[in-house]
Amino acid sequence: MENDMTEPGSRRRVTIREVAERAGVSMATASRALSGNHPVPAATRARVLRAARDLDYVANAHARALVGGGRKMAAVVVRQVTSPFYAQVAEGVEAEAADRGWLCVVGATGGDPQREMEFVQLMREEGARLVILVGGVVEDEAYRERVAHYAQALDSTGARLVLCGRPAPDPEIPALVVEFDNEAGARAITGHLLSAGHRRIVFLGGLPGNTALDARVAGYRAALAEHGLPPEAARVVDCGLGRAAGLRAMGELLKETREFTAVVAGDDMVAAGALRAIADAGLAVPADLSVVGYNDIPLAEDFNPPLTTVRTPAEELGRAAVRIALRDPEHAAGSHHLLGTHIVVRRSVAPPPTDGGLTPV
Amino acid sequence: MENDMTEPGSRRRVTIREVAERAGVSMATASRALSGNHPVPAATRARVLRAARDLDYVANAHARALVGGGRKMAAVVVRQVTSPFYAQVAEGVEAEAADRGWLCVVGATGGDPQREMEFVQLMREEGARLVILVGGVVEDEAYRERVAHYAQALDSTGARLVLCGRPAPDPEIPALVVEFDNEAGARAITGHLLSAGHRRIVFLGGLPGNTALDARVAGYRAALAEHGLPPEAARVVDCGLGRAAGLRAMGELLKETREFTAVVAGDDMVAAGALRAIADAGLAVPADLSVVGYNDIPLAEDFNPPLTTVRTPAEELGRAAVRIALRDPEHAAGSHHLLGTHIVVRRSVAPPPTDGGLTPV
DNA sequence: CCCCTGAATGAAAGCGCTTTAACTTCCTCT
DNA sequence: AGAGGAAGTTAAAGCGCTTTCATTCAGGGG
Repeated sequence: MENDMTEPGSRRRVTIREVAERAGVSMATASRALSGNHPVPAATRARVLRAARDLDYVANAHARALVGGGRKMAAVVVRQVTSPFYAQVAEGVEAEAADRGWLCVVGATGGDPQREMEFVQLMREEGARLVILVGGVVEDEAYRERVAHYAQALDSTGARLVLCGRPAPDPEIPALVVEFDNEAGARAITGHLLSAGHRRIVFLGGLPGNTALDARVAGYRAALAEHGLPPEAARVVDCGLGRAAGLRAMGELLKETREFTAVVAGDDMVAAGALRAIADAGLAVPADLSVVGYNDIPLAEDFNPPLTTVRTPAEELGRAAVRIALRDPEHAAGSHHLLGTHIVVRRSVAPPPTDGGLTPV
Repeated sequence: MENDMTEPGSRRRVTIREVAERAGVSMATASRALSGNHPVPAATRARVLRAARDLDYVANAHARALVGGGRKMAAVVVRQVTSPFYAQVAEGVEAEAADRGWLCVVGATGGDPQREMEFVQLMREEGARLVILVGGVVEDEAYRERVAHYAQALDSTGARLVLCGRPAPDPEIPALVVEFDNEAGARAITGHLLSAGHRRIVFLGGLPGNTALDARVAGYRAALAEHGLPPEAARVVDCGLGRAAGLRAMGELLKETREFTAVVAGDDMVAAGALRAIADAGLAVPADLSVVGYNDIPLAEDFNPPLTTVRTPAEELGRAAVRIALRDPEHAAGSHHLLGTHIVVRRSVAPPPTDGGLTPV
């Protein structure tokens, strides 16, 4: 089971003892010169460094962490790294961690809570000091229990827990949450559509229980209300996220009714699916139908047409997560940070066809 | 400098000694029961496991690695994780590593050799047993030296080096290379265009010195030759990779000449840029111009029109890299593996407009 | 001239774990 | 019945490093 590797790791490594001997000092002095934890006269240090270089000495991070009581390591956990949005968040975390000399490991769960738990456990063993869980979830009982467990478990090993784009089930829990202001973003982009003259707007991609999406739906409804529309004017299709979902739901919706002139998608990927479904139905965007997305993934401007969407600076989210976690240790428990977003106008929105004479406000 | 973290890691962790005491056995027995490295009677094991659970024991991975002489850890190094192709490769590595119970860390270099070196060094300290460098490069002297250095350095710490999509400068070097057969792929997709009747095909996105791109250019030329066209029929624009490069180069090319009916792009991102430049010039794809890409990134089917391209199973590349490295330790040095690709036909290719009467073969 | 202070250094303890070598038992075989 | 194992268990060694504590040596003030 283990023998699929003919131990190449068995080569003996140079230890600090050998460096010390070659430099003619004790291990203690060598250690101090190498790690810089304690001042050492320049001449001595030079001698040690020289010896280390000559011998190609490589410090053993494990020994260091063992005696030093841990190490600077952060972990990001996402559903999948191939999702453009998650990849950007992970990159932000990695970058911010690297800036501080921290090591960063990323874990992909594929959306499986089981793997998520295993990974958290692994990070406990590895001595991670920061675990960042990224991505929206539906907040059910199982989720609450899971997070409560993580928080307790990580706290007991002295690690900090950050929830990115997902809720803390209980303000008492020692976790930090950092996320975008989904409601404000959805309100703004829906307002953009309303300002262009649209009145019958559907929200495609709800996912009841998913706090991020629920917040976007709330923002969408709020915008409608702000423009004096009755609550019945809202129409939300709970098809969930992903290109496939958008493609199917949009296809079905178009078969059922044409009583709408614009759609706000739950995110850019469902917008991608919707765009295709609309094209397949022989309709044009934005001439016949306007559509907007959410997240502004890198390829959104290559959609057909280029997508008007809400820019959520994903990399900044990742950076903020580690920055805040490391800076505000006091506020970590129950602290909640909201990041702002803004609209990126491209070419997927036009005034509605029926009142084409209207000038956009 | 270090004080931006009020040591939450200082909480004392339960050690195996306490577990042993509670279970009424020695540390040795507890260790064996916990790690499974040595058979232990079921009753004893149960007692130990019970004690461990009661105490919420978390093994210290560092101590384990220290005494156990290393640990199962792989590292992938890419330019950036936000590139869809690299993300997929990384995901493949992560998945294959996870399947074997290995930990996987990913590093992003941003294309900076300096950071690449630092990361390799870090991995040596961390005791990684497998380092996978991903992504094409221009093979200059600096590159050769760098790789030779990595190979030697990693070998000295007993780690294996895998080059994914980039060349080993010297067959003697202890590195394994795993990559796609770029020449065959480019030959096939160019052949597809030729079969559709195209004769004046430009290659957009060459990058002299970059071995992957050079191979694609070679495949493109080979396909032309196979179809009886003279060498002068080849036209390659060395604009490099990326959407921006494709956008600019295509724009300029169109201003200069229209003496071509199809373009094969260096990769899908170049194709994305080209598509936009063509649309901006008021031309239609594929009616006026056919274009094909390379890699089949997840969003290629959402381009306008959906892109005909070469599918390079990126995740499989990542998986293969770790599988081969771990399976064929003998052949590791100087071993070279080529992975196959295939064409994905979508809607960006049609017969050339001038000989529209031709039926595609 | 001696004692005190501080800088430079070293010996040794020990981080938490695995593993070797030794030691009991308790059978089984002759 | 006694030798020879096998099986279960443990004490102790040590992985490579940092750090505490002790020691040495210079220099400066009383």
